[in-house]
Amino acid sequence: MYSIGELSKRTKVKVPTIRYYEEMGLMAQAERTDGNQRRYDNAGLERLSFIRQARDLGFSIEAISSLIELQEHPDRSCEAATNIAVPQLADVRAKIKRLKTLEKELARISKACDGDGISGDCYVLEALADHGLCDRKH
Amino acid sequence: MYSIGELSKRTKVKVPTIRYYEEMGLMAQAERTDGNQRRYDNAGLERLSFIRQARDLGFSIEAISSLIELQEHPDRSCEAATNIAVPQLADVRAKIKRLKTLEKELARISKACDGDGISGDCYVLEALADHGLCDRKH
DNA sequence: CTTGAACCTCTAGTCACTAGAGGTTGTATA
DNA sequence: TATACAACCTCTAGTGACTAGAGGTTCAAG
Repeated sequence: MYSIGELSKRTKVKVPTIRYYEEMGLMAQAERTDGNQRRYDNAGLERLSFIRQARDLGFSIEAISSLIELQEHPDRSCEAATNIAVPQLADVRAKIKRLKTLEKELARISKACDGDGISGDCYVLEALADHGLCDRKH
Repeated sequence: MYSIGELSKRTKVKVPTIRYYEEMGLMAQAERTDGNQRRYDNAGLERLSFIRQARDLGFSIEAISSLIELQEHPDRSCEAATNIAVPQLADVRAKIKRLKTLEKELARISKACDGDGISGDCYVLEALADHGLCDRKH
């Protein structure tokens, strides 16, 4: 049996976050000692690891809740899990695309101003202030 | 002079968000009509556009506040603006890197489960549950 | 037995918004 | 001039995923 702190160390999920996940229903209510401290078995450790993995992959608490329900009902279609994972993949791809655009623009404005000037002539500030200027330079 | 709604339409920033930016100090307190409605001049429109651009580039409210202060003090070094933009660029690059890793992993688990099975044999769920399995397959 | 780390619940805060209640204003139209 | 309705106002509280801290209790090592 693990205390919440031990669970935290093993999964790298913070103690308050574990409590939060319990409140959100992702973790089952833990058994308690006579002193009201949570104690987790291996199933609890596995559940938290699952949650951690999914969070790291960007799944929302809600999506993880759905995945967990599927896990608890092995008779349900795997399609349901894929229906959660595939939009998540699309979301990640959209974010990458957007961030690449941002990167390009930030790189442009960062490079163009080498820090020599005064802010009155600052290209960073000008680029933010004048989107028309930005467009022309693309 | 623009009403807040007109400003919103021109900048695509929502009305409550404009009020929020005023509360956060990014927008100057607007002039008011006798009926207490905000009215903005072209300087207000330009300021909001600046804020919108910077937000779109991922700058935090705090960073934008600093950029605005630089803008209002043209005697200050352009270096200060670059010192805000360059870490932002680094942050975006780090995010891209992380998202690409996530994309790869999500693509792998999404593809491997074609939705034919039942969730008891679901690769999506297995991959989330067993990080060791994940490692072995890389 | 003592001590201090780790535990508990509860409240509220973070960030960047967003929603809605209840009331007022501005403007177009009849 | 009166009416109607969209747009405005402030205020409170909520969203999502945490995070922080107060005040108190428990656990385990020495």
